[in-house]
Amino acid sequence: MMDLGPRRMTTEARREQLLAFGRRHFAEHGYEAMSMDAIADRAGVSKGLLYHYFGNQRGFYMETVRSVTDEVIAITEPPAEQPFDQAFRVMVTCFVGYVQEHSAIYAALVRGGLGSDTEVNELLDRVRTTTMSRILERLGIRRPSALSQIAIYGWVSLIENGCAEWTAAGGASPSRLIDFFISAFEPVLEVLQSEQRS
Amino acid sequence: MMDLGPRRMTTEARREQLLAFGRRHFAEHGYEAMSMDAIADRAGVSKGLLYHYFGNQRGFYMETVRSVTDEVIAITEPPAEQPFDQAFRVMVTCFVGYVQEHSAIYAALVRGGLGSDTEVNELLDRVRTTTMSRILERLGIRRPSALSQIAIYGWVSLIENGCAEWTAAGGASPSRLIDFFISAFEPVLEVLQSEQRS
DNA sequence: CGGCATTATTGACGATTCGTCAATAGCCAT
DNA sequence: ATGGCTATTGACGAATCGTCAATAATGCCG
Repeated sequence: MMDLGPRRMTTEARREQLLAFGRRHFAEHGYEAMSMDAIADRAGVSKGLLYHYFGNQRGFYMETVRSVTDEVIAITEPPAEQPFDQAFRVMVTCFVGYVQEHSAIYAALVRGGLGSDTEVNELLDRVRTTTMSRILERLGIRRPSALSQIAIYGWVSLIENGCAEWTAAGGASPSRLIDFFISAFEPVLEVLQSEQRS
Repeated sequence: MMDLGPRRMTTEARREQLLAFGRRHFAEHGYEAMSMDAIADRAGVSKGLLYHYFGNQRGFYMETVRSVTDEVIAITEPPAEQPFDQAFRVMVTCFVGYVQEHSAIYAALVRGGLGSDTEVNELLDRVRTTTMSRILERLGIRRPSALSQIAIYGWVSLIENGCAEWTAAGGASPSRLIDFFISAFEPVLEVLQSEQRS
């Protein structure tokens, strides 16, 4: 349906091809909307091949999601040399840029448009906790209080869902969006500082 | 397994009983972790009865989720007589209180611990958009800009996920949490005011 | 070039689960 | 009591999941 013949590929190449297909497919159709037979047909391979590479239906979905979250984590790495304010802005800007480019799959993922259970949420949470750690590290905070962690976590949720809503609404003028995200961090910073003193 | 005999109940009473069971069951086991046969067995009724009341497996799950989101919307209605600041605080406080009491089901829902696809997210979004409308109405803003809506939406996501993280971390000292949520609204308010002028 | 070993790929199969529906059984009115 | 209404049941057909022995494409080596 998609490929030409059942050409024999190397394991790695086939795997990458199937994951790329998975992103497109799940972004459009979601999880469990189609049977594995139908998915395999659309991908141009046999059902057995999908099971061979990913174990089961969920495995295919999970690996696809992981390929996205890993990419987000890699792209939002803040530059090491710059001072906090600049590095922070770069991080936010890169995140918004990524969502803008990959809005189909990522916005759907954040907004729960795709099937998201405990296991999927663990992958999304890895993005959030990684971002938290980077911020805390840059600020030199080694042992944040419970409230501090909740504050940062809440802010990360704000930019995630704000971005998702933004792309859904057309995705115009990212600069003002970024400015708002940064200003929204101010109350968080205040919590961090007051908690740090005590 | 749960009930005594297959006593014949009124339609409404049976429905309420099954929904109450659904909350407990899905909070603990999630969606699609068990077959309908197993769920019916645990509920102490036949599988056919579940299908009779809710149409299909997803129907049972969706109705259960809806019973929760409807309750959240009802409980977070801000008092009409008081000025904005006070009404706003009451609303936030009620929300935190609800999450604290029903943390098992609601935190799981927000954090994606339960299966959440497009349809489920529509129900969760109804909570968010209702909160947005209430805030805008109280502030007398009739036609908010796109950025204004995104800002409020992001803030609502912040308190939702912040609460979920808070209960997961033990759920102590809600007053400081509430104070943070209210202070986190300040940047949103600035956006609303500046957008309103233009 | 040709035959062989390796392994990527397939499709039919058994097991499980979804959702249906005719049959059953409890409750109320007369 | 008894008869009608309807809440409730469980066996059935259809569809899907995941497995596995068979197949075929590729590369290697003589």
